[in-house]
Amino acid sequence: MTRATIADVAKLAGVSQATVSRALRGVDKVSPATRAKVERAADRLNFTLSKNASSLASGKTMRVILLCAGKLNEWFNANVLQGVYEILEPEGYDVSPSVIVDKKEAERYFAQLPKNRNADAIVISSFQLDETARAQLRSTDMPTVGVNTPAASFCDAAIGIDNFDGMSKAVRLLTSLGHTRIAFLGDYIPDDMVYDTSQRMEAFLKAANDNGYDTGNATIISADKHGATLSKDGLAAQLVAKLLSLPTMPTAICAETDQVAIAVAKELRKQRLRVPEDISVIGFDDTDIAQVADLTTIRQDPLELGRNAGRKVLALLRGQPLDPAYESQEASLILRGTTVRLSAEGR
Amino acid sequence: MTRATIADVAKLAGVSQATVSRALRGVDKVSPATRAKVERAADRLNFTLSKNASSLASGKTMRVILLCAGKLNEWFNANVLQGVYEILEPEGYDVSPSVIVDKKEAERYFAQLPKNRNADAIVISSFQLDETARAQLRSTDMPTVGVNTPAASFCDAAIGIDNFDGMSKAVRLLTSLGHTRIAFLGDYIPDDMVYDTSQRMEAFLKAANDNGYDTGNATIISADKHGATLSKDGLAAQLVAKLLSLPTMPTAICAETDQVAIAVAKELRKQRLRVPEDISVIGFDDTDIAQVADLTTIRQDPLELGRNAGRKVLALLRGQPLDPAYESQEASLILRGTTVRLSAEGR
DNA sequence: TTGTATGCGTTATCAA
DNA sequence: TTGATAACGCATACAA
Repeated sequence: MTRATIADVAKLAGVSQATVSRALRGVDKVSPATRAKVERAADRLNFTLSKNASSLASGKTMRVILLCAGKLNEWFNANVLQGVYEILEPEGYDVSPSVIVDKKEAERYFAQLPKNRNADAIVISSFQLDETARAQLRSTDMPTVGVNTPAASFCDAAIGIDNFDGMSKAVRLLTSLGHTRIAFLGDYIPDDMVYDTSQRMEAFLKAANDNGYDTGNATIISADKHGATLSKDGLAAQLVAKLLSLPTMPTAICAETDQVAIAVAKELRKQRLRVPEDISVIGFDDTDIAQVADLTTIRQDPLELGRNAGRKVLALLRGQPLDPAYESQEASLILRGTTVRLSAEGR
Repeated sequence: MTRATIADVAKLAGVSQATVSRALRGVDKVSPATRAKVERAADRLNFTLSKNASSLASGKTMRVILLCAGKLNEWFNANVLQGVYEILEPEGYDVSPSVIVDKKEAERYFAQLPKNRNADAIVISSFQLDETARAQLRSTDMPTVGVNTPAASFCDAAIGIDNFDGMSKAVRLLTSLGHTRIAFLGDYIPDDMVYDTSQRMEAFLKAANDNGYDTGNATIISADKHGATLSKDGLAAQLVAKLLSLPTMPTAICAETDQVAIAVAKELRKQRLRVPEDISVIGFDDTDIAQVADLTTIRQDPLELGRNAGRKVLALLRGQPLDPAYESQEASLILRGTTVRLSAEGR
């Protein structure tokens, strides 16, 4: 049984192909009677419009690309994907994920992007793009929306988490709890990754500065390059070593991610430091593991980020005004068991 | 600058469209010289073949659908997706995820599936399909591969985790550790979900039976229906209540998922039972949280499941023999801190 | 409101 | 090895 085409439906319904097309898409002026007739015919023939043929004829692909910096099984990406999907799927769009992990892949991808007109829009998640890539992206006529894309001015719209707000809340919490010596522990990201990795550190620095800390009592600790192949445990060991060899130990730390925070807390306890009595720890993200580890953390909501991106894509595609083209999601502090008021002895 | 078409390339290269098509796809007989010429022209015009037009003309969509029972941000689905993507993307296929959460959605989806010929193959993840859906699926000419699909005979190929093997290992571990009274704690899945939820329980029962347990010392505990709206914590409280009100308390439990295991362990500790000294706990899945919670668990590897599904799709699409059409992934036991040898006092 | 005719950018068949 | 040319299945001016 070969697939029915629009011509078969037209014949069966006794109308023209054009009318079938109009009726089935629910657009244009079609009388209710003929529409019903057409629908019945289509139903009997088990017919739906071919997306490919429609695309070719109309120029609309009904497909949007989600370009992720990193794999689809990572917490952030999976959530953004689900969010984008939730909004776009009901409107008839396919979302087609693409992953790019290192710079070579990115280069190849963007080099051939302008040629490809196989999607109506593209959302870019967590990418750091160089000038070349931006130009190539712009040379495409595709609407572009960025998710957690620093310096997102090359996008038609963008939405991200407010790292500055988040870090600011974390630092103020620690200050309120009486801490006066704090540190930031950075994650290790290999050089050829396409992530942007610097913003949370900068945000910490700014927040510390805004709250009266200086370089003497607000320290940045990051992993060495040769930590590249390290597991998170190895990374944590390295970070804790640096922490413990500081002239004066901080009484509280902010980690770049929950993963780092948890690994560090584990290592600290291994070194017989009590968390949070001896040292408070704050994570970032609020992934599943943060709850299990009872980790105080800063929440970002990538699912909602994705939904918002989806809405912006839709608005762009329809020429509707986008409320704000650029917006950032407020971070919220989730208080759990790894932070505590500085005890008298700790000062 | 409007997009270049194959005709432009042909003109620039001084050959026919047909030759351009052949040259660019790397098929058929094309002399190296003309191929080079064509490629240069395509490059200069920034041209790539339109996927849509190719699809329409060739009948191949170069697209495969991944149908998930549940959202894309769930651990299992996100990993399967990544796995499928890893295999299919390098071969030029798009993978287009679809999520179906409840039975109504499933019904709608499968009802219109036969009409749609918008993908070359479909992989079905964690679905339980009724006869109608199976028939509709079969009436499509699309190759179908199942992932964790019980009774997968309606698929052309299938790959899943071996729940029986996993539960068997768990039960034997507990037996080796001296436990003689064990229980299985079921997760709560609403009725209208499309998951299959019974297999792990059955697997536990069979494993218990195989190892000499009977209904007196191997107990099944599952949540009541009105637990539907419960959080995992609420579910755990309910399960633990049932556990503690048993005539004789088991000294070890297997949970259907890590999530349940962790919530239950937490509730048990809240009730001042020591885990594992008073009661051993084993999870299932080995997700991130299992490691953080130091949970002994049975690992399944959905990423590898996805890759394998991708390979089977490829084989099916190419008419190659599939090693085994149906296979199941061995489960492995991950020993962590929630299981321990039964102490003398515990017996 | 409906029908006719043309084009969308390829692939594939058949000749040359 | 290459070139005409007819599909592929639909959308959309334009006409009726």
